[in-house]
This record gives sequence, C-alpha cells and structure tokens, in this order.
Amino acid sequence: MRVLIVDGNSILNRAFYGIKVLTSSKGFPTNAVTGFMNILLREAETLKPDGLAVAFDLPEKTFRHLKCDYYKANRHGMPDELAVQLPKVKEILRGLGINIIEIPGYEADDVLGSVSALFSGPDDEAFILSGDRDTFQLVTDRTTVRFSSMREVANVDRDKFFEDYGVEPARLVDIKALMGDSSDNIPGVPGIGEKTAKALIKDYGSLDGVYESLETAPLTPGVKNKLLSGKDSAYESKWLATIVKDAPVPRDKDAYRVGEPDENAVSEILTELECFKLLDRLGLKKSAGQPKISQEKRERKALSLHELSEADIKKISEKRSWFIYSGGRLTLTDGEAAYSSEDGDLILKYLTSPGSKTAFSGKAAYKLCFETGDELTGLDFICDLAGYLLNSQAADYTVSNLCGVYSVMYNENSDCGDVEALPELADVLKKGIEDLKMDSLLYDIEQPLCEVLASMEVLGVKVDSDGIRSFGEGLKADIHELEEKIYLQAGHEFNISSPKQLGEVLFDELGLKKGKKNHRGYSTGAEVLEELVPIHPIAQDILDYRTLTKLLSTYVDGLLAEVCPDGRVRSEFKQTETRTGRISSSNPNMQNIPVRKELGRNMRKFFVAEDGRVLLDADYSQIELRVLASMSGDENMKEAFLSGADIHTRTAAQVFGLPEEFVDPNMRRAAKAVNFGIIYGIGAFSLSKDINCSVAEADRYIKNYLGTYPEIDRFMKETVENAERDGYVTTLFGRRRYLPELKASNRNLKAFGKRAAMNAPIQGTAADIIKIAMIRVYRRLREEKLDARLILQVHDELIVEAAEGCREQAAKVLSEEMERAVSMAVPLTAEVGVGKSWYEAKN
DNA sequence: GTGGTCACG
DNA sequence: ACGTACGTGACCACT
Repeated sequence: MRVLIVDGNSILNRAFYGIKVLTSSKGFPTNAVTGFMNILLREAETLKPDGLAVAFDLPEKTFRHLKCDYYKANRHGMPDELAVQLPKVKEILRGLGINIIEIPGYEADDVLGSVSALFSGPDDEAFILSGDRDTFQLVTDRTTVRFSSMREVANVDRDKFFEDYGVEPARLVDIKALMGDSSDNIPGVPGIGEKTAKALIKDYGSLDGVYESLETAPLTPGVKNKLLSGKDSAYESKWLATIVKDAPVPRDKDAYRVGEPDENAVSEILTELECFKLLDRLGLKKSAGQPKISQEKRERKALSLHELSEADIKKISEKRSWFIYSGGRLTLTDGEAAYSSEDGDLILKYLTSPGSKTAFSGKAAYKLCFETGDELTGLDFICDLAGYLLNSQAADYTVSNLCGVYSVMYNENSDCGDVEALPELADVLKKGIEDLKMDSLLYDIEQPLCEVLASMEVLGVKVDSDGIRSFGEGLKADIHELEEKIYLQAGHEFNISSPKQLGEVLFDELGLKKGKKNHRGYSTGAEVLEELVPIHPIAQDILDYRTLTKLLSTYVDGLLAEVCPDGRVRSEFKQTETRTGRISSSNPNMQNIPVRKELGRNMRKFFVAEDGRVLLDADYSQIELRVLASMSGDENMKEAFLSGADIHTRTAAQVFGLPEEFVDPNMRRAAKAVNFGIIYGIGAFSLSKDINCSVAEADRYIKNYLGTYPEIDRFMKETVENAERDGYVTTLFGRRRYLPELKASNRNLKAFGKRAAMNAPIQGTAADIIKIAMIRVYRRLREEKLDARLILQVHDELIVEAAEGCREQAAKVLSEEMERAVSMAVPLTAEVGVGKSWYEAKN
C-alpha cells in the first residue's frame, strides 16, 4: 500500500513564508491555508497514494520532557497570522476525510518516522512530504522524502541522498551529531562544521566509527582535540537528532485511507475564507452564505428565464430592474422573472427605457449606447464599482466572488446566471457603501466616471501607422548593428535577451565584476550594467540594445497589433484594478508611452489628431505634493505653493539653508528626489541610491526635510498610527485602502505596509481629483456643444481631441475644470499644450 | 505561470 | 542580519 505522510507544521510554514499577503476581504490571513492545500493537493494528484495522513506537533507543554530543555527553546512561536490559520487547515482536512495525527509527547517528525516504519513491508511504499531536511534520515528503499522548497517539490530517495551526502540516509544523524543544528538547538561538537562532519562520517562510516579509530586516524591535532572534548555532546546530539520510529500511531493500515468527505463543511470554511480557487479545485460549490443562521430564509426561488420581447420591455420599463450586459448579451431581471437577449435593437430599447436600473459593470452598456448615439438612462447603481470601493484589494470583481464575500446566495447552476443574485447583492453593497460613508464617492465620482471611460474607449486615439512602421525599420537596422557589435565583443552569438545567457557571457566569459542579487545567477539589470560601462564597452551596447528592443517589441510592434481598421487604438481603461483608486490602461497601455528620453519620446509623434483637429494636453503641476501640502496643512509647504515658487528649488534652499539663487542643479535634484521619496514613504537607503550619495548623507537630508516641514512629519506619523489602529487609510474623499500588511510579523512586509499607508492617501486623493476633473471636462464639453472630446488620461494628465475651430474654448474648459475640480489649501494648476501630435501637444 | 526587465505617473 | 520608495502593464525567457 502506498501512503503519503505530510509534515503538517513544516509544510504550513513553507506555505506561510512562501506566499506574500493573501487575506479575505475582512483581513483574515489565508496565505498558509491556500499554499498548504495547493501543495497537498498537487502531491496527492502526482503520487495517487492509497493512504494519506497529516502529522502535526501538539503545543509545547506536551513535548517529551527529556527533550524539553533543548527542544526548540530558541524557536519563537508562530506569528499570529499563521497561528490563526492552523485550526482552519485542520478543519478543512477533517472535512475532506484526511487523517490528522497528533500524539501527545511526540513531535510531527516522530509520527513521520513511525508511520513510514509501519509502511515498510514488501508491498508498501511511503512518501514523506516535508520542508525539513531532518526527515532525510528516514529515507530507505521503501521511503522517499518529497522535499518542498520555495517553488518546487524535489524527490529525495536513497540514490539522490547518497549523491548529495555521500553516505547512507541513516547516517545523517551521525553528521548532525558532529556539526549540530542551531535551528533545532542541537549543539554538536564545537568547532566542527558541515564540511568536516561530512568528511569524517564518509571516511569512518558512523559516529562510532569516528571515535573507534580516533587514536589511529590521520587527523589534525585541532580536530582530534575538538572531537575528544566534545564526545559527550556528540552522542547527546545524535540522540536529539534521531527521529523516533515507535510512536503509538494507528497500526491498522486501512485507517490511513481517506474517509468520506463532508463537502458542506469544507465549502463553508473556504467560502468564509474566500478561497474560491481552492473551492473550484476541489470541485465544490460556494456555500450559500451563513447557512447556519437560516437556510430557508435565505432560499431564493430560481427565476425562470425568457427570451426578451418588446412586450417585456414595456412591462418592466417603468419599474426597477437589474441587468448585466457583456459580450453582446443582455440578461436582466425585474425580481420576478429573468430575460435575456442578443438582439441589439431590443437591448438598446431596454437601456434607453426610463426605469431605474442597477448594473453589474456598466461600461459595456454605455459603450453600446455611444456606438449608436443613444443615451443610457436610469442607471443608478453599478455593483462592481461599489464592490471595488468597499475593498480595493480583491483580485477581481465578479458577481460570484462578491456574493461569496457578502454572503449572498449564489446559484452556480442557475440558467439565469449572475443576474439572479443581483437584486440582493446590490442591496448588500448599497448598505455597505452607506455604512462606510462612500455614497458621494460612488454616486458622484465612480459611477459618472464609468460613462466617461466608456466614451474614451469608444473614441480611441488616431495613430500614424506608417510613421510607426518606418520608425520600427530604423530601430531594426540599429538593433542589427548592435547585435553584430555585441557578438564580436563576446566572441560568439547568443541570445542577448536571455538574462541567463547574458550573465554567462558577462560574468563567466568576460570575467566582469558580478554585481549582486537574484537567487539564480547574477542580475543583468540596468543598474548593474551602468556600473560596467567604464570597464567594458559591451555594457553600453547592451544597454542600448535593451532600449531599442524595448521600443521595437513593446511600442512599435505591440502598438501596431492594437490598431483598429479605422486607424485608431482603443485602450481599455479599468476602473476596479488599482489599490489606490487610479485607473489602469491596457491593450494597449496608453499610460506608459515613452517620454523621458528623446528617442522614445518620438513615439508620441505617431499619436495624432484627426484632420482638421488638434490634440490638447493638460497636466497638473505637482499634484501629489500639493495634495500633501493641503492634507498635512504644513504652513511652510503651503506657502511655497501659494507664492508660486519652484517647489524643488524652494525645498533645496530651505533644506540646505541657502537663498534660492544659490541652489545649484545638483541641490535641486537632491531636493526633488526627497520630495518624491516623501510621497513614497521614504527610506535613507533608497534615497542614497537614487541621488548617489552615502546613506548617512541621505539620512541627513531626510531629517532636515522633516525639520523644514514639521507638519508633514506629523501627518505621516499620524497616518501610519491611524492605519495601524483602523486597518485602513482614506483619501480626502473617503476612498479606503485596507492594509492587512501592518498586522504582519514579517518586518519587511510591515515596513511595506507603512510605506503604502503613507502613499495611498496622497496618490489616492490625486486620483480622486483627476477623476472629478474628467467628469467635469466631459460634461462641460457637451454642455457647451464643443466639437471636442476627452480621449486619454495619464494619471495627472488629460488629452482632448478638438476641432481646430474650438481649440481655444476647449483648452479653456480643460484648464478651468482641472483647476477647479476641488478646492484645497493650495491652488491646483494645469498647463495646456496644443499640437497635431501628442509629442507637440505635451510642451 | 513566474521572474526579470523596463516603460510610465 | 536583512532588505530597501508608491502605483501600474507588456514582453521575453524559462520552467
């Protein structure tokens, strides 16, 4: 019989530390549960065992008293976020009918040893799944360890072990007896390390063998002395390192077979934890939401589905209705029956009918109406946007996920699909929005913005495809030349785009100084290459090659692939994507078109206005710093903006204690870097790298800065304190970002949480502001009947395509609405440029 | 599917 | 002793 025995604590640890942050919408950590179950299921699928058991340690007090003095005395207990997941994992295992073995007085290791010993008969085969190398001592002809590291599971059988260690697996404890193991508090022989220990056991067969031949062995006097004086410790260590094989585990082999699962119990836990992918993987359905409270009360009768007719529309057009429009199909319900249609005319009749409507994802419906010149009416609630405001951390916003999160009954197998759950889901979301005081954010910003984004997506941007193609030809020629040069210097051809091959050429063949980092091989990032430029000319050529191939593949080829038959590209603007409230752009991404360097900036010459039209480009000046000045109320920084000073020069003057006339470009650059750093939640180390100074110097700049702007210092501290207390931060308009990372015990994760806490209110408020500006620009251009339309947004920048005849008026609308979008303690300013191309329009 | 790299605000 | 600024998306190589 084939059995898989899992080292529960060890795998749980691997899972916990292997996956970053993962929490349910309520902030309950789920990374260990998810990781653990994924590893377990994958192994079970691979090995297809007849029996399966998971071993856990019991809490400390029950450990064998004899080992108590040593046992993991310096091993800190689990972090809280892991500890709360342990019972959940056990519940899931029990629900799945998988055996859990915990034996008072024995560690999980001992259970592994004892169960594998039980399954050592001629027809048996045991697999031990663990992330702990100590278990290798259990490897035999019949027992294999499945060693789980960060990203993979390695098979460690007898041959493999012998290959790596040069001795039999059972001799691992002899090695440990000599070298010790600090993580398990096994002392070993002081002064003997891994190398010596392995060599000794290999040469003399065992610990006994070493000591038996100690007198005659050709050892250095130092080693011999250490062995002699450490003999007691060595034998003590061997005993400590040896895993017990006679713990009282169940003797009946059939008891290890997987029992009947309790699917309801499992699906209830996984639903509560919002582990929907896991639920899918187990072939289970979501739990109907708080079924314990009252199954019947939550039961909703299935709606019957009809093909939508004009008569139906007439009937429901005056009432409230709920709809989903996606992929050309409309599904709707009036709460009594459900209707569906793919007939465009009929769909438009519904969308333009007067009744009050709730949608899930309104953008597609708006787009359909724009394409036909119709007007979508009565849409007053958009569910996915509400879900996003309630928690911007989710991976995606689907009806089924939101129903899971907010305990709304969701029938996966219903013919009426998602729409059936919509009335109840909308009610729950609406209530949530009210409770969190985000009504205005939803009704005055996100929902109106949805229409604006739909309009932008329908309009698109005209591109000069021929221009892009010929730019691409030029790039190709230059790339080819660089390739030749690089191959010549390397002495052979290779794939320059492969970090692995490039690393070999640079660091092994050319022997260049290896920079640092990354677990497999050395980094070939720009930062490293730049340091090599003065040392070897190949470095600059590779940097240039990267620049050119990036332009060619991402921007030339990538963009050409997205051009519609009418010569325009239509990016998708996603409204529920970022954690801070920004919108994102994709297919193509219009928010990362090159601008910083002249070569790349040329790409912008190919984004053009239609004949007879121009592009107007307006960007906010220093919007994030102005937001910071206003939110913190710092008098000094407010004054800088009120007086119209150049903020970076002013900052430099104050930080360095000089009149502004004496600020040189270097000082301004440093001040600018600090200003940015403050917004990101600064650290001296990163600042020092950014402006190329010592960490101590960078630290001084930061201290001086915070002394110059004391209210900013206070604001940042308070923001972090609030975040730690409340679990979230907010923007000026009440948008929230939850920060479960702040509860982590992992230092780096927590530090990240703090930086994100400092950044989110600033980045998020700026995002709120430009959203308001977009809505106002959009509306006023229509009200004034100007032949001009908003077509792009790039975080602090708006682009309008306007008829030549109204460019002045449109420019006025643009700058006025952007500057008046909100009123803060400092003014907002927006600068407008005009041109036939984006290149010209942006200054 | 993930990580490295690099484009933007 | 460690890792190192916030927020994105696209492309490539590699597993």
